[in-house]
Order: sequence, then structure tokens, then C-alpha cells
Amino acid sequence: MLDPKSFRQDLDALVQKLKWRGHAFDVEKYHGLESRRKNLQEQTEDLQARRNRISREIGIAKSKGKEVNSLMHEVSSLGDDIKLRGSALSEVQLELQAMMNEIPNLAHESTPLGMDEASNVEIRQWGTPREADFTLMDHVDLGESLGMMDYGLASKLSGSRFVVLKGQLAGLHRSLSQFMLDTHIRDHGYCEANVPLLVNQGSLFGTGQLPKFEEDQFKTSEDPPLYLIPTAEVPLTNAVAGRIVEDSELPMRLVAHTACFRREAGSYGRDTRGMIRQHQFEKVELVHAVRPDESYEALEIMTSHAETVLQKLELPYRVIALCTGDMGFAASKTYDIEVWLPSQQLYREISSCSNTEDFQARRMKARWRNPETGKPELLHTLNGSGVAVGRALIAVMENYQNQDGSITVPEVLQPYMHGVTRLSK
RNA sequence: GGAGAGUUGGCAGAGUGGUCGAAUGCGCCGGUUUCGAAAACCGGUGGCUGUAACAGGUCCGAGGGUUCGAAUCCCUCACUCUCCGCCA
Repeated sequence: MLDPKSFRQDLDALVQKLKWRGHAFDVEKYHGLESRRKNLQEQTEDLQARRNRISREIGIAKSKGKEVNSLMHEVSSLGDDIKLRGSALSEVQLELQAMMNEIPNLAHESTPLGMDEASNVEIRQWGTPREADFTLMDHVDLGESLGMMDYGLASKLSGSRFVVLKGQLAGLHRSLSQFMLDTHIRDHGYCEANVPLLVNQGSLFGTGQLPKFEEDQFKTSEDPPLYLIPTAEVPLTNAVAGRIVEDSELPMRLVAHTACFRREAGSYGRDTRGMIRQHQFEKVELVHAVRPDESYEALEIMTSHAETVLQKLELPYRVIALCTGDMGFAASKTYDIEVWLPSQQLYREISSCSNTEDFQARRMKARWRNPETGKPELLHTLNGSGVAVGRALIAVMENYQNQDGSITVPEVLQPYMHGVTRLSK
């Protein structure tokens, strides 16, 4: 949510900024609602002030044993009027609110301008894609030929976009998540959290998935209305929802390893092969809650934490700055980290690190007490994958494959694999 | 699933229809005192909205109702705690 005050200042500039974010703001509708709101609010509060004053007088008069009939008469008609205007007011406010709720965050000045991914900017590369003297297989062929990846069974159990991992490959997957967690907890100072996978509507509203992206979520039931989390960003970020956090608690760094669930409603036909895009996948998620003036520094730090995982796994990657039109709803600035996939001969997203500034904080009323002013102010929240476990498994399989179809276990994962250094039949 | 108790400011906890945004204590901030500190004493100390600043409005778990007037009475819901049942 944007600051409502910003709409009363330079509206033209704001509309232009939103245009770059792919959002057409209806100026006329806004002006209509806003002037009605102002009118009704002034009238309502005026009437309320009168009622409060007279009612207080009635109380005083009664306690002194005076006659109050004339005062009662004066105020008796106010009630209906207040109720009428009040309900008109809240109707207008709801409409305005609904309008505001669907507006994406504004981009930071350092975010490249552009309408789609063609305008994304590469920031840096790390590592060198390996040259192989044999034909490289993709992760599906590798996994199936090892007998450790079963799409047939998964579709029988659940349908498309699911997979069953077996044996050492399932172990490698688990090792990856353990390794990532340990790295962030021990080396990067994160607080580990184990969080609910089912959340309420308020939590999804807070991080920005609702109301606009309802169709991307798995809703489990109507009563109570619970949703499977699309990312641990939702429960982790909402840890500060409704709170006034003490300065001493900042910066707050949280990490969780969870399953994530997505409908992938808008991506029929995309990435249908393999486990690139699944309805259920695992992710190690990083969330920061920080002082506002430290959030861009925090974004660099968080991104470096995700990069560390890939560096330790010795997987080549590049970092991309997403442009205004390609960023997610809540983000002001986003770095995507893309890992090298030899079978496709291209880099694929494996992490996305975003600074949402105060966008989520405003939605979830997450504040900190600024010691300089003593006042509560919105804090800034960031989230990033550190990293997607399923996609990391794919990257390891493809980058560490051998000519005979076996897969070497990366050195940093070997302690987690208890002596297994190579996955083979 | 059944029975009961509760939800008030940063925390604890009064208030059960009227000058209540709310006693008191703790905490916090400022001052007096002190070489300094503790103790003691004095003063201050909620959020949102709004204003140039006042004023005004709003908030006592959420929503609705009764009333001239609701933290206080009524209804619905959510959550917490205790006991019983069931259960990983």
C-alpha cells in the first residue's frame, strides 16, 4: 500500500510512476471518491462533535439535578443523521481502500525503467559454465535414468506439476535445504523459524498476495478461510505485523525452510517438463525487517547471502536487476539470481531478493520506535530466496553430471550425505 | 466436540451507563539531590486521523444493536486460558 498522502501531493508524477509499473491509475475515479470522502468526513465529524458536546452537558446537568429535556430534544435528531452520513462515509472509504489495495509499490530510483524482462539489467556474473566433452542431459533424463525421479507416480497421486524423489536424490534434496539453513543460521546470523504453512487472509493481505492475486493461491477451506503459503515470506514477514518493534531488535533477520504452494494459474504450457515449475516446492526463505535508512544496504547484504549458497555449491550464476515492469507487486527493487542450467544453455531464476520498503509494513502496520523522534514509524521489510531448493537440486544435477549418468555430490553437501559422494544406479 | 473463565495503554491491573483516552503500580523520559550512582521527591509519558499550530474526530479483541450518551447493557464472531472427550 502506498502512502495515501502521496496522492494528495504530486498526482501526475505518481500516475506516471505507476504506469512504469504496469498499473493504469484511474485519476477521475480517485478524485470523485476522494472529494466525496472529504465532504462526508467533515460533515460526520462535525455532527459527532456537536453530539459529544451536548451529551456531556446532559451528564453534567443531570448530576446537578437540573432539567435536561431541552438538551435531549436538541440532540435527539442528531443520531440518525450521524448514522446515515457515517455509513455513506464508510462506503466511500471502502471503495477508496479497495482501489488503494490493488496499487503496486513504486519503484526505487535505481530500478531500471522498462515494461518487460527485455529491460532487465545484468549486474554481475560469477563462475564459468563448464565445458563438457559429452552430451549433457537435463535433470529429467538424469533423474529418471537413475530411477530416483518419478513423474508418473506423482501424476497418479496428484496430477501434473508434481514429482516424487526417491533414494539418494531425495537425500540430496534434503541435504541442500539443511546446508542452506546452516549457512544462513551459522554464517549469516539469521534466526531460524518454523512457521505455519496455512495462513489466514490477513497475512496474505499484509505481504500483498491478496486481494489481487487470489487466483494464484491454494485456498484450503471457507471456514476458516485458510490458504497454503505461496512462500515463507508470508508467515516470516507477518512476524512484525501490528507490532511496534524496539530499535534494539533491528535489524531482524529470519530464515525458514518450508514447502511452498502455487496454483500457477497463469502459466499453462510454461515449463511443463521437469521440476522447474511445480505446484509444490521447497524453499529456504530470508526475511529482513530493518530501519528505513538501512534497507538498501540490507538488500545488498541479503542478495550476497543468497549468492554465498551458490558460490559454496560452485554453481555459475548471474545477478539481474529487474526493471519496473517485471518486478513483483510489492517490490521497490528486486535482484534476481539466475543459475546456469547446461541442458538449456541459459540462466534460470533460482532466487529473487526484494526490498519492499514500507509497502508491506503499511499494509500490516509494522512499525519501529525511532529513538531519535520517540515516535513509531513504518519499518522496511525485505524478502529473498536463499535459495529455491528444487531449482538448486536441478542445477546441481545438471552441473555435476558425469558421462555415465551419475551425479557427483558437491563437496559442501558431502557431510550431509554421510559418505555418499556420487549418485549412481 | 462439551463445560467454564477471560481479552482494557510498553507491562501489570482498576473501572460495570454520563465532565473516561481511561485510576493505580511498574517501566520509560526530564528535573531536584549526589563527586557519580542508587534511593527519595517533582513533572512528563498511547495509537490513528486531522491542523501552520490549536481545535475536532476515532480507537478499551472484531463487527452489529440499545441509548441523548457505551470500556460499561444486549447479540454475533475471533482469539487466549482451565477442565473433560478425541488424537499425531
